[in-house]
Amino acid sequence: MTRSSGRLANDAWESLLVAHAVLMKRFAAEDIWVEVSMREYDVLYTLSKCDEPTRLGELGRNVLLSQPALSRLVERLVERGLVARSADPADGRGVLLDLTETGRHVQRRVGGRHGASVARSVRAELTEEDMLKLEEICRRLAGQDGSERENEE
Amino acid sequence: MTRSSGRLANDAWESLLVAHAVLMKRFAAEDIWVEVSMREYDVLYTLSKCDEPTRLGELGRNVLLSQPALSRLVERLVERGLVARSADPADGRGVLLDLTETGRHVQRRVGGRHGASVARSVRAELTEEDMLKLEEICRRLAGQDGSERENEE
DNA sequence: CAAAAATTCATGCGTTTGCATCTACCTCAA
DNA sequence: TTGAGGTAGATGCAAACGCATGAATTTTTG
Repeated sequence: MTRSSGRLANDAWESLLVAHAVLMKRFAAEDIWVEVSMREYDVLYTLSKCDEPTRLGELGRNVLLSQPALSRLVERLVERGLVARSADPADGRGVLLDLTETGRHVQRRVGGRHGASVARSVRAELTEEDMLKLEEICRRLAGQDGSERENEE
Repeated sequence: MTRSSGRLANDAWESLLVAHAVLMKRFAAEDIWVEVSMREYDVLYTLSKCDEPTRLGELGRNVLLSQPALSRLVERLVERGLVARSADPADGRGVLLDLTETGRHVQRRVGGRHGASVARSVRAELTEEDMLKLEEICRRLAGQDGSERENEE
């Protein structure tokens, strides 16, 4: 029997949700979120991927949090000396964020352990071919493959 | 060039996280979460898939929430008449949950709109073959087929 | 060029979450 | 049977969240 295209799409999305939930729970249960919580790590990791200081709003596009929640999460990270906040010279409303040295160290330390854990879980179930395929499909699903109209200058 | 297996695994996981975040944001922005929030819907949906009354703990395994948070979320749904809570005759500690008629109606109404939205987003980017492949890989990633496995150091 | 509209981030406030802990019940061994 | 140990769910409480809104700045428009 053949599932309809809509049904296929919903089943695929649900399987992604389940995989996300299962692995997130497993990762959350690990004993490595002492220095920073998982969400805080998410922000540190995102910042670590940007060489230049990043706008708060830009950060918000990559993090699953409301704008006020992100604003205050960043504020806490600044208070703890993990993130540096500065005014954007090009836009008086904007705020530029960057990792401090401490923040970078914490990100690397936690990231190392977390990354090992991720690799363990993923490799336990998927072949390398699967991983490549999953990455390709997810990138496309997120609209992040080459064919995206981006404001380049 | 060849990425290491650990690198492949982390890249795959990150792409899944990004896809999850991007689509979740899109879905959250839709105007259909008036009757129930997205998390509440998640619970209603999970219950709708179980024909028999379901234990709270069982529900918790499928929902990305702490046990107390889920306990109270369910409590609110009970108060609003969407979920029925009863003692488990087989285990005095347990709590059995089930959708009420109202709850079932709400789940179907919201689910219809949400499902259409999901289908729209997924179909816009993926072929049916992709959807099947994604589902298969995610099921495996979640350890939801055949071989169950325990993880330790 | 001034006023209106839009944008960026912060803040007030009520709600929800997670952690630690508690209670009630089940299981099992002696 | 009984008491130790384990499990299911509820509750107190501080932290964190989302919504609505505010303040400051930029952009647009007439």
